[in-house]
Amino acid sequence: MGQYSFSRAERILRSKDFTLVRKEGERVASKNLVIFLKTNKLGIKRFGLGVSTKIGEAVKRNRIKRLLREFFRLNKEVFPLSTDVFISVKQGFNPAGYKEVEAEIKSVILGCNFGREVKP
RNA sequence: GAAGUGAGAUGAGAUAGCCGCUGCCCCGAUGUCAUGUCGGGGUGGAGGAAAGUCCGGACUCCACAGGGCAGGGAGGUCGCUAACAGCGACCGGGAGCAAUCUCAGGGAUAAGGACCACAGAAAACAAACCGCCCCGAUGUUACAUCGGGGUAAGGGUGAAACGGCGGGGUAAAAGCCCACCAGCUCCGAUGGUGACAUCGGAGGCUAGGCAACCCCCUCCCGGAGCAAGACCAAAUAGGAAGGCAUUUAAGGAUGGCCCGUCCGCGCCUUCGGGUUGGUUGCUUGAGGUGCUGAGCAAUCAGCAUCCCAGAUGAAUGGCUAUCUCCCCGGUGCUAUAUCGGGGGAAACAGAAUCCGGCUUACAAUCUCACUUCAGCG
RNA sequence: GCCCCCGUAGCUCAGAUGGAUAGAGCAGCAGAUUCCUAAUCUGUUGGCCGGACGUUCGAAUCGUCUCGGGGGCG
Repeated sequence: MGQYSFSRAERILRSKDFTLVRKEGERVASKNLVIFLKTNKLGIKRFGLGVSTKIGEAVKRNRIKRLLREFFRLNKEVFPLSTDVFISVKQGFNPAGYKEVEAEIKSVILGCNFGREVKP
């Protein structure tokens, strides 16, 4: 498994897992995004997305999802080990490019201290 | 050359590099009863509208898709098609100088009902308000008033007032009569598959609009939808099938109702659901491309050749560079050009069972055909 | 995939059996009242009825096509 890959095992696929992360996970919000974090027992970082139809048409939603996935793929070291990550997009999000997405998520994630007090 | 009409085509702007996702094939490693997992390589990977879901089919299940009512749909003709509310050609009405565009284009005389506000005398088996005319009575000179009658030519109202115009006719009038015109109905001839067109004859003079109100006529439509449906695994008890006996009946089996068909309460035997997850359905098809032939065309036939997305918390992407395009500024200028800088997910938009249409959205560029006007030869 | 509802004044709604000036409440504006404000009372402004085309003498109303918004089922 390469460092920058994004295989099926690294995705949240079950409906149960999604509801668990949303209900029980730690919640961090930025202007346009809400990020849920929850420790799992798999030893893998997993990623999931929530983009509703209120965000826009299919083309716009697809682009947002691709940009968010790209961020997770390239910046896995930002997230703690063995964690489920779920990102929900708020209404009105309209990123111009990848760099805008990267800056927004990093500013939120590096500011929160989820999982860091657990690590030695 | 200008103006216009119609029909199309292309359309993540292009190339390269790096990092990813996904279907199929091959190789290697590893593991299993088996499907797998990981790594590497090869090869495919959004659209003309994939959209809206407005129609029509294929396919699947419900009974093999049955009968009647209700309900819905299509309305010029002929053709094309798997089918259609689509397409083609033609006919008829309307618009335009023309190319061409446009029409829900059956029936109001095959039957019937409803409605037609306001205005107006009257709005639908017609009708007398004003006016015109005749007769009678009274005042009594013409004339006026009252009563009885005739009259749809004139006035005014209205979207619409029961043919037009001229002549005859009359007390005044009127298709009351006549000629011409328009329209209607019927008959015949010719041409056309037909809608219909042209011509001839006869009739009776007139028959308002509205069917995108009900209705009538002709034709068509059973219902649901790939989350259809089939299979496997796990976990769990309110099920299913067959046989026997009983019974005619609430209810169920997917259409709104009725009929019809099947099931039905109990006992015995056998098999195993809802739900969740996975596999399948799933992409080779009314398929694409090319050529030839038939047809005015839509389209069809034959031959050759190609395989061209199959995701499923849902792939088809991100970044960088260069070029192109667009914007701004300088030089220069009718302009082209050249130099520098900056910006752009550069239009509309993302497959979800698959096809045929329709409709809507759309940056930029290109092609073809035709019409009118102008100029030159 | 299938289905339904709603667009009328700045806002919330009537009007929907076609008939001519499209109403009501709140808000706005002006005036009265008050020392001033609120409340109250009186008057008044504001609409091509989401858009286009059609049927009709006449359309917010009927028909078709569209655009936008909202919701439901599996």
